[in-house]
This record gives sequence, structure tokens and C-alpha cells, in this order.
Amino acid sequence: MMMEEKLVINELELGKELANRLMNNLKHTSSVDSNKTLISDILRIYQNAIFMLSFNQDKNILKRSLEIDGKDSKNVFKKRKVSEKNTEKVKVFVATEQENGSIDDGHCWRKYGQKEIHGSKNPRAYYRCTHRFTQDCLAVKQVQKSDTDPSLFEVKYLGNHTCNNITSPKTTTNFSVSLTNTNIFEGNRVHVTEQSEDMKPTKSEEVMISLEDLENKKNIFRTFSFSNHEIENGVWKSNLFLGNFVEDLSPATSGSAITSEVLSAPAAVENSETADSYFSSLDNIIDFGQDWLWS
DNA sequence: TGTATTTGACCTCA
DNA sequence: TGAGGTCAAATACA
Repeated sequence: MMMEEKLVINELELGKELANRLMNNLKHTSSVDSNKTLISDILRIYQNAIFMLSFNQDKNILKRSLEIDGKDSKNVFKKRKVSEKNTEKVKVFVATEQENGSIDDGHCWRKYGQKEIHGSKNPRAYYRCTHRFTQDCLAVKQVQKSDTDPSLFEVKYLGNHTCNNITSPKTTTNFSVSLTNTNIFEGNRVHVTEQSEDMKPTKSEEVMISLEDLENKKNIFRTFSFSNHEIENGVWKSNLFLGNFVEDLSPATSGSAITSEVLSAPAAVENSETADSYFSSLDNIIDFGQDWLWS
């Protein structure tokens, strides 16, 4: 049996066990919070299982598709592979346009090119860090308006900022995150909602991981993490796709809305954090500590 | 006048 | 050979 199949079965067994617990709770009048916790755990388990299954299915679809394409190479769209040096750290997400029309991620960018992309309606813009020459900062980003939703921009970050010039908002920010499992051809998305200190949502971003990126840039998942600090506080222990997340859930973290309680623990970001590090600080939301995805 | 953006040309790679 | 990425001169803007 394949590793991922075992994981899916584990997930479903956990779900069954929690459902039983819930049933017992309902028989013996237990606290509403406790029941909510169980319900949310069960829902999340099934979401994980569905995601795992759909991902495997998608991998097979892709594999078959490539095999078919290989027979008719004339119809294959030759896509340039990203060179090794650029695959070290790639962050892909979908950003919403700011009121002033820019996509402010806290860093200063200089546009250095724009290209029409074959098969895409919208051109891709190329930006590099303003401090490339003054501080030898090699960070680069590519921005392309989404074909499907013109209000969204697909932003790809390549390389890390080594400059110290940051213009991000100076407020403490909290985030809530939820996983939405969507049709494979629309990508698999992690929705990130930025919250003010009073926990009112202020901005919403969506991390979209495409099938292609899953295949080609396995490090993407690893690039989203929360620091150990948050994990130590028990905030992000409920990592998605980890088989033992149920044990990690403490009752103290439960009690809010079903979809948010699992993942919406307030992860405070220090004032000095930039939006760039904000995205990189999401690194451990999805912690594929097990290699089932890439086997 | 200095800085940022635009855009055609050129380079790289599959 | 063609798509994607980068360069750099021309241009725009504050």
C-alpha cells in the first residue's frame, strides 16, 4: 500500500473515532465547545483526506496527460524550465490589488521588464529589489494578472531579500488561515486572512499552489511557515496533513467557529516583519514533514 | 534633474 | 527555434 493511502486511511480512522466521541458527547450532555471542537476536527480530517486523494488523482491525470502529449510532440507547448538557481526559494500566491493599484508587500521594487506570456491573456511584469545594486539584494518577483479573475494577481517571488529597507505597515498583525480544497484545475489554495489586533479581518490573500508548482517546485510548501515561537505556544500545532494533529490540538485552542478554530490561532507578527517575511512566516502552516506527497 | 517605467532587442535554455 | 527572462535606451513623471 502506498504511503499516502495509509495516511488517508489514518485520517479517516481518526475521523471515525472523533465522530464516535461526538456521539457519546451528545448522549451525555457535554459542553458546546467540546462538541464544536470535535466537529471541526472531523471536518478538517475529511478535508485533509479529500485533498490527499484528489492530489493523487491529479498526479495520475497529469502523468497520463504527459504520456498522451508525448505521442504528439507537435502539440506540446514547450515551456522553459526554471533554472536551478531560481528554484531554491519560490513563493507563489495570489494577491489582491491595493486601492492605489499597486501590490504593496513591504519591499521596494523596480520594474525591469514585461512580457506577453504565451497562452496567457495578461502580460507578466518583472520586478527586482530597488536595493539590488546598493545592497546586493537579489530578490526578484514576477507579477501577472490572473486570467480567470482580473482582480487577482499571481505573484511569484524568487530569491530572498538581503536588504534592510522595509516599508511594511508597522502594526502587529494576526492571521487566520484556512485550507480550501478546490478543483485541481483551479489549484489548491490556502486562504490567508490578515487581522487587526481586535481580530477584525483587514486583508485577505490566497496562497494558490498550482499543480505545476507542486510538480516542479516542491519547496513551495516548505516556504510557508510560522516561527517556532508560535508553535511553542501551541498555536500552530494543528498542522495540516500531519497524522498526529489531533493529539496536538489542545482544548484551549477550540471554541470558535468551525472553520476558523483549527487554523485561526492568532500568530502575532513582530513589527519589523515585512509582508515578504509574512508570507515566508507561513512556512509551517503546511508542514509536509512526511514525504507522501512526493513519493 | 533624478528616479521610475516602458518596451524593443538580446540572451538563455529546452 | 521559440518562449521566457533580462538589459538598456527612450520616455515619463515628480
